Amino acid sequence: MTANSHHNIRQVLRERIESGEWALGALIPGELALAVEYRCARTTINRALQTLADEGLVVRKRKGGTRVCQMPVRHAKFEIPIVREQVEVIGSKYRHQIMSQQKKTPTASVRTRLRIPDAKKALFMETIHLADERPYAYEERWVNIQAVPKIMDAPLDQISVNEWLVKTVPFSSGDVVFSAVNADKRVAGALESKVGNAIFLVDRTTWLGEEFITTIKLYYRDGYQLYSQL
Amino acid sequence: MTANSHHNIRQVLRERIESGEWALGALIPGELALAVEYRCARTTINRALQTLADEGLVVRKRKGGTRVCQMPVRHAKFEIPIVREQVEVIGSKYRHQIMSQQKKTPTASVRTRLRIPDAKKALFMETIHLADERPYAYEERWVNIQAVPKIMDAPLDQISVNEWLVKTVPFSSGDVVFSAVNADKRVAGALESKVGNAIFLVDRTTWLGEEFITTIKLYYRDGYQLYSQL
DNA sequence: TATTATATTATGTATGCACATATTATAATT
DNA sequence: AATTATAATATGTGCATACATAATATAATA
Repeated sequence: MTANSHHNIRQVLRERIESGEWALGALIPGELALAVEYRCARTTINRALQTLADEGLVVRKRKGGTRVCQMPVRHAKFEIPIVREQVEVIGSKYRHQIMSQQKKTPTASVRTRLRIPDAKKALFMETIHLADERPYAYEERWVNIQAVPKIMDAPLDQISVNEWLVKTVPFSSGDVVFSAVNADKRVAGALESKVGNAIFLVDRTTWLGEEFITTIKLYYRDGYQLYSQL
Repeated sequence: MTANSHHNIRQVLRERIESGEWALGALIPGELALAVEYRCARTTINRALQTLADEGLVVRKRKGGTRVCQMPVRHAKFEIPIVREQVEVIGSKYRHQIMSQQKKTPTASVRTRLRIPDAKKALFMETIHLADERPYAYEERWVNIQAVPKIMDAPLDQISVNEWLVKTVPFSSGDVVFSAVNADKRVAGALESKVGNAIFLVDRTTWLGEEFITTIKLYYRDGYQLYSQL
């Protein structure tokens, strides 16, 4: 790493912005000027500024120059969690248990949401994820067998569906919905919680191209918190 | 945009990965080989691959080469929401109402969490955010007056604290915790909900460098869902 | 055999240059 | 004055080159 790596320049520029030296929305010096100031090539400055633009710290326009973002957007990022890893991170022993597993015809609402033809059956599974033998999360899942026929042969007692899918059908797109729900009898029972308790629910659906892969509802145990840095 | 822009190359490479041409964890051709194949400079390939690495699609190691990520991590991103915008996006009319506003000494737990000296007071506020005159979110907030003295002069009846802070003290870092809680009497009252209902809670603290700026608890009305693409 | 030095290799980075492109400012035209 | 052409400018991009750096493979040594 040379003294003038674009990393260093980027960091210095970031600090000049964050310190308020350049106000919100203000125009900052052009690439050429900065290149002179830092005694480096314009390319290096360009690289640094482009990264800052990717991060949402500055906005760049041809001829218009580079200005500090008016309202820099901070993002909270979450990874698709593999429950096993979540459990192991908190230092607990992970185990999962399949409560039910059957091919059946999804309800109408699930079918339309997942664009599954009426006649087709899908795989429905209920799984309990345990941390130190205590319920950590309760999972309801539909899997599109047409899209992932191999799942019928997967050793789902050893590796959780979650993990098997992530490692087998990667690069899928999807959406996540977080919400809070009151535990009903079924969920409360599965989580050894009480009916009515506030449960953190993650509802996730993933696609491979246009094809539906899986949809899952994850009910976390009482007091679960999803943490993220900004 | 030339035919061989790193954007194009990146996209093509992405597709080769996502199509499964290169399996999970597999080594992909070196930069030089790809440069020959695509008839472009190694620099261009390098640029494309570095971006893919940033995205978490490949892992690169000097001498080791570039391999497809074993378990490509998809991220869910959330912006720090300005409640007004959340409300306006769903097509409702936004209004906020300050329920209380006072300087007072934070409780011990808040003080230690926020690293505020014992003697110092902070600004405590309760705000209701309304969508079409119905409660949308209930906000409890502590603001560090030492860090943001100007807040005492801000027109907080016109612009919400949230928005004023975001636009005045930008570039802060912070953390967010999402969880589900049962509404107590106070929260239920504020949201015109019922005691015990599951409430989606966002707990956010922001810092400017080492200095505490603000901490906020946002209780969203029943049925609120936080949505994100993967 | 085990350890250490050396060479090899793929990626990482900086630079100078040329040209592309979008946007703004200015001049020319109607 | 309004419209249209033209020039100026800041960023965007590609390329060839050179060297840096980390990790590995190979050879030399104890």
